[in-house]
Amino acid sequence: MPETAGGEGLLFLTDEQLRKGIEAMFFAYRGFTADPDRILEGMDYGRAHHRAIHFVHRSPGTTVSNLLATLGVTKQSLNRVLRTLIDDGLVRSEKGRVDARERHLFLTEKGLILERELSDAQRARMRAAYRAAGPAAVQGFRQVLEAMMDPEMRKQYNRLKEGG
Amino acid sequence: MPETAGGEGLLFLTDEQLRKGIEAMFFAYRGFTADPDRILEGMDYGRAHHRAIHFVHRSPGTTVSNLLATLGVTKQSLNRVLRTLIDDGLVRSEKGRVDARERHLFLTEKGLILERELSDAQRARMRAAYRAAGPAAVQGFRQVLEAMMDPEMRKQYNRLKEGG
DNA sequence: CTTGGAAAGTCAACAAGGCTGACGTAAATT
DNA sequence: AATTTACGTCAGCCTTGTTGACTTTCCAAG
Repeated sequence: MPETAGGEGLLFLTDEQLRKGIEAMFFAYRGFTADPDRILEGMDYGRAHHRAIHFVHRSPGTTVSNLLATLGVTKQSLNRVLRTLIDDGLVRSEKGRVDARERHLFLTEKGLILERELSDAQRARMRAAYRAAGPAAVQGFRQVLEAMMDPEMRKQYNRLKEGG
Repeated sequence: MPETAGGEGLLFLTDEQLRKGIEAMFFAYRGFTADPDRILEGMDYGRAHHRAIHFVHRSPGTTVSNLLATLGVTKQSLNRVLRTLIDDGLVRSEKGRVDARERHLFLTEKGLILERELSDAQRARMRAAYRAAGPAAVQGFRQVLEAMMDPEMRKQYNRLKEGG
């Protein structure tokens, strides 16, 4: 019974099983980013712009600091991306009213349109995968991914998960 | 019953559920690559070297063409990485005996040592995640990832999955 | 009110790792 | 003999990450 996942045998923890999981992550992540990448190519934007747009949409009014923590890049790196999005009128940056040092970020109408296009594409693939695998598999999928995150990232993730 | 995954309701296919899955992929992939990245930094190598090493180890004697297809990059990009690995004595390139145009790739002793270090780190995280989530979750995890791949990548994945 | 520190923005320089295009060589195939 | 395939390489470009240094703005504590 080589594939009977588990029980006392813990067969799902063999190096071979782990290797399969590693390779699955590698190949799946390619699929995960493929559709947005395709849409973005040709525009002046890339994956980094997609991520910024996603999380600004996800948490409208978030600050640069928050976004920095979520994305895990340097402010110089984020700024370059944010700069073009603001200049192109996809993101609006608003000086904070309670703390004027902070900038609160929002998607403009134009930004919302691109966000929708990108996330429609990405969700379509997720939806197909979820549907093919079924609800029980989806639950397992999310459990394993969550366990795989660094604690800091898990906090970010859970904050987003509840917050919205 | 908002979280009762499935049945006729297909609640697991709501945009909200899909968004959670998307963000889980994003944050989990960071964890997935974090440990090898940490090991590699300081050496002259990066994530691209890790991938090359992984798949050469996985399919000893594979050709450059095969590796190209698996990794999905251009030969110029792969060559830069492979060049340094060969020069540094981590990878051995052997002219094909049946078709002398092909180069067959192998890890050297030195290459195997680094591979082991990298994959130990990555497997440790996977193992912890698998253990935390349990065998049923792991099965679902793999099902969803597999469904998320492009068909071409799924072929690559399955070839590797069986082959070894 | 002054001062220290936080939030943000910016300039400059650099590196990794993708990409295209062009070209060369050896070997297999037709 | 001609063509195609597999590989290697040169040159140049782009995105997206990094450090380091510096400025402006502003809140809050002394």
